[in-house]
Amino acid sequence: MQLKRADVVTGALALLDTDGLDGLTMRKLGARLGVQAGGIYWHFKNKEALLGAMADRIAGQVIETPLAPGPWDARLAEIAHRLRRAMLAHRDGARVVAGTYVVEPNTVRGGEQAVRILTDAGFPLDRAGWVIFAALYYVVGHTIEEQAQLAAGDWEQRGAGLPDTEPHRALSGVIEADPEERFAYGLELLLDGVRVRLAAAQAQRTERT
Amino acid sequence: MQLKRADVVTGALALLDTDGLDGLTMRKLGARLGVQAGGIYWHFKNKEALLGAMADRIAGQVIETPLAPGPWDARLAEIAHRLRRAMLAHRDGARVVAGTYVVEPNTVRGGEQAVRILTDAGFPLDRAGWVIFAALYYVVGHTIEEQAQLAAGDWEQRGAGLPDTEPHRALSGVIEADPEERFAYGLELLLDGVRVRLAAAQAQRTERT
DNA sequence: ACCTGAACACCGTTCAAGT
DNA sequence: ACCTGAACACCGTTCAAGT
Repeated sequence: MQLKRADVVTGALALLDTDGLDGLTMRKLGARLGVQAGGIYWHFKNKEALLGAMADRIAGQVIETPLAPGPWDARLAEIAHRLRRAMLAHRDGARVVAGTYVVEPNTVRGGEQAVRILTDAGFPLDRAGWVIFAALYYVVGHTIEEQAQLAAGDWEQRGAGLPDTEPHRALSGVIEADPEERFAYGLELLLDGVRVRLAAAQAQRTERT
Repeated sequence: MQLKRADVVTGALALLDTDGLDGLTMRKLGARLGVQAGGIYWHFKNKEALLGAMADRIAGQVIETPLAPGPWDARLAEIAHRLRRAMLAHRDGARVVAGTYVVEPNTVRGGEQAVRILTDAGFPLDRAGWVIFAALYYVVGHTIEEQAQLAAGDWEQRGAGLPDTEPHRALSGVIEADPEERFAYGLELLLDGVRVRLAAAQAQRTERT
């Protein structure tokens, strides 16, 4: 049975789970797939293209099952939570997604769906994309750090001997918080911003009537 | 004249500017500094530690000059803008900062200052760290993409032949927008969220009186 | 069409030995 | 204390040649 593009992606994601992004090499992937490293280059132009396909497979989970109907903010939050979960499902998943410019089909579709949710709610089209990108940066950034599991001791043993002030404890306490709760909190911060602007846009529309 | 730790960082940042993060190798850095690649390891445990020092030098620019007095939101926005500018000042600067767990002295100090601005404004200490981290993810994520300069054509030539819908144009239009304006917009989204929570916290305080 | 074998041009890191 | 020289154990990618 010959190797297909999809098989390479599947094997690469399995290797990612066992060896992490830094351990994901073309040679090891070849060994797992039963081909030489060079053979992979028949299916993918280079490693970057493979990583792009991996990212799209991960992000594709977001639009796999249809979104439950409901208010726009709940639907957007659901997309964000799905993306986080999809990235958490693979070791270094967030780094893989972050490292690729998401022009793969699934990712584009997910972004379009998010834009539609905003515009359907009355949000101006020319700003919807900005909001979605801002949210994407937050979701990916948060999840990268979650997966980095920055060793709990790092903030304490930061050497420099800086005073153990209240602000410092507030910062170091962040990593001890429940990641899910913290994720939802930051997301709400962004959604609040959208709500403020949505209310302003609607007030303006009412004014004109 | 012998090499000092700071000289290595300076040379590494210069090499970063000319060759980018992927071109930053210990051998090339050694050549630029006039030493063998192995010699650098006397000053830094490994490449990661060097990148951490580079990140701290970049981020350190944020707290170099004191912040002008003013309302909390203007001060926080100023910090965010400074961090963006500091990262933009070096090729791949945002990727360098993103790739390191920021426990270096300058970065910690910057974070503490940001927390203090929030708590001075009446924001609860136990959530201030969450806000700062959320903002950090946004700032770094935005700037990484800015520096990636994702080739303007990417969204158009995305092959799959997806329909050229309105949502799709909203997404692809993002990269044509003025990055500075877009950056400020997303930041305001987050600050709106903080304002909403600040107002709620103050209302609760007034209630009790 | 799909892959092998082998090479090319690199990497980060270590470490005895030098000064 | 600070660095050299040389090696170790890898990389991604290319490409003639095989089937």
